[in-house]
Amino acid sequence: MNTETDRLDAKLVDVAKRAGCSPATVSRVLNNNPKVGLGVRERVLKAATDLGYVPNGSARALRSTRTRLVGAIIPTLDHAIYATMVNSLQTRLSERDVSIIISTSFYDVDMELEQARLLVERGVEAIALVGSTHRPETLAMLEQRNIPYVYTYTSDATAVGAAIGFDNVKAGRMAARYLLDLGHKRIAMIAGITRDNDRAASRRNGFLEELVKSGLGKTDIPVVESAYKIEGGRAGMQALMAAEQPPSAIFCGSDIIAAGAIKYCHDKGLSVPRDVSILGFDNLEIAELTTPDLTTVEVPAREMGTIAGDYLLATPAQREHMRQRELPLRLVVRASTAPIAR
Amino acid sequence: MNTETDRLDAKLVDVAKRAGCSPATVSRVLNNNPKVGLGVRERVLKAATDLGYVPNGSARALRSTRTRLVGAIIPTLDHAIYATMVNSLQTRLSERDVSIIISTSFYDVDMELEQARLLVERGVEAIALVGSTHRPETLAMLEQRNIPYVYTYTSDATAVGAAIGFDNVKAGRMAARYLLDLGHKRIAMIAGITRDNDRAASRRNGFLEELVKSGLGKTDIPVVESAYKIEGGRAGMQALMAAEQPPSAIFCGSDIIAAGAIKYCHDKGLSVPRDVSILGFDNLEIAELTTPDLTTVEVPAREMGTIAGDYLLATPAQREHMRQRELPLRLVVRASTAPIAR
DNA sequence: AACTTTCGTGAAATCGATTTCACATTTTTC
DNA sequence: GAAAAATGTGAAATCGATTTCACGAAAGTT
Repeated sequence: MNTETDRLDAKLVDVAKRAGCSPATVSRVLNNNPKVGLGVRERVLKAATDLGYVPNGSARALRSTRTRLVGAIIPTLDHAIYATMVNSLQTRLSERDVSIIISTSFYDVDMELEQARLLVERGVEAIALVGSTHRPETLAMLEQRNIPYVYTYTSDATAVGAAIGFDNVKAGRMAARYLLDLGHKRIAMIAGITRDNDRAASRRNGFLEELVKSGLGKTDIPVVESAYKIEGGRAGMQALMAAEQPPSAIFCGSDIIAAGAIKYCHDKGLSVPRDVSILGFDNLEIAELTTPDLTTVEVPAREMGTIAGDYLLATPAQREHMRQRELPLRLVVRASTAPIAR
Repeated sequence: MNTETDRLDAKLVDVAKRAGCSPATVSRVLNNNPKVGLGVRERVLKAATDLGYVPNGSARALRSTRTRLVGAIIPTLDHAIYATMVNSLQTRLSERDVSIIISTSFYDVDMELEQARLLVERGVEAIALVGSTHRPETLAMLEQRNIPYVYTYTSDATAVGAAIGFDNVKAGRMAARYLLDLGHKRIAMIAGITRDNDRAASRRNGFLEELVKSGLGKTDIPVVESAYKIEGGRAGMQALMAAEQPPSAIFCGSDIIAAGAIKYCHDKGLSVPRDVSILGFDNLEIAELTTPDLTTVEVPAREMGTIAGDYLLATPAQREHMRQRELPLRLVVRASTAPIAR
């Protein structure tokens, strides 16, 4: 009757019939089970392509409990630092025919929990998360179901989870150290929004810690927060420079923010780095687009994605050796920072 | 025996037992089937949360033939123009509890076909593609299985597919028109790599077409191609400016390329736009980071993602009215272009 | 008060694969 | 050349939900 929707989908039994064998054998061929006769194997393969057979992943997953699906929950794809990581993560996974479901939480741990639930329902075999701040329920759910997960952009692993990233406190300290070594005394920071964002918070904490250790009064260090947008950086800069004694060096929680800060300087006729040094974070491609080029701390986003992919693909036994990985951070000195002018 | 891996996963029958009803009823409750008594409904819900029950998506999908999964195949996530679109697409889909599997083809139609096959196997209910150049096998596979698909970044729909995007030829013409109107006569282009990329090719074609129509000799219009990287733009620019009579205006196939071109000018002491006008394409966030700010053609990436999401979520009947959508392009004039110096 | 409808529920079939187990054959071993 | 082991294949059970169908009870109709 339905001539249009004819031969819509051949199933495994149809392949079996056409090849003149049992479904079991077809299944074996499809799964590269070695103990199938050569002749049969070829007949099956031919029958399958003839029919344009595509296995039903749901059925397969149901019976075999292997979905070949992993999940990733990131704050947003609209920020290169995450998009780049996900890109290399996906690339690595696809080499092994594993697909990735991506969802975005917009830096909200409650939303993350919801997304995680959905991913579990979809049967993902492993999950990549960003940072180390999560709802206990989220982790409990994954642990109860034995779904391995990995934190990224941080090196703080939990008891059962893994972390592939870097030490954000150290990163903050590194930034502080560098500006101090340039002789700066009035140092400020435009951090990212620290609510629900342990990485932004840790960077700020490490930064402050190092400054305080060097004798600066904690209350003398202006810190403002800004969204990861150029406009946010500009606004943050404006707030900082409105002070009576404006800072001579500023650490920005991201290159995007730094770019906004530099833009503010242009507008106000401030010279970077003569009047004020600007230090970024991430080393995105845009760090070479500001004028002057941005000095920044490089985050190994690409590498992180690849290594996280390896972790997710690994067997439980292999994972044991991969539970924590601290990648090195590198300070990329360009032209937006300079020793303090006397 | 296994005390650790205890109570790993409650199934629907377990919920039924605990709630003292049949599996069928539990299923009904879970699917918001209205004809379930209030008392039972509550008991079921309670039993489900007590047990930490999470439905098995594979089983559900197998029986109901609804996976609530869609796929997207894009060239790369490592380019903001795609990441932004995917971000808004994902956001839209997640509002309806639909998950997205993302795969990247690196501008390669063969790889795309492979990825599409995998997506079909996973049971995606719809697919978003980029551009209108695809293997016939890819489309045939989707059509045979009645999987709706939508092209993005183009407005050329096929007979059965849909397209949500813009007219790339028109975009090229628009760019040409603008530079011509500024009085430029020696005009060049740094296009993206046009192999397997209909959008890059169409933009170039429209651009050339308009210039030729205005009397320029086609062979007098230098066109080079470059990857979507700053470095590529810089190299392309170098090639163009090495000519005896270097161009006075250059249309770049992307803001990234344009940024590289401007960088080259800085290095060589060329003034933009006095010595040479640079016109970009995309209007990424970086267009405001170049010095001078970049004049560019705005691509509505965010909107495209949202509308594509609507299309993928729509019912077959609704889709009929959404099969083609040409979004307007807008020229954003900033400071990198100027009338030709006499 | 008898007769339909509607409503809420459960039993059993089903979706499309994989996997276990059993059973011929064939090959190896002594 | 008989016994033991390996090999290739199929029948049937199974994964965990949804869906169809049937059925008793409650409500509505005349």
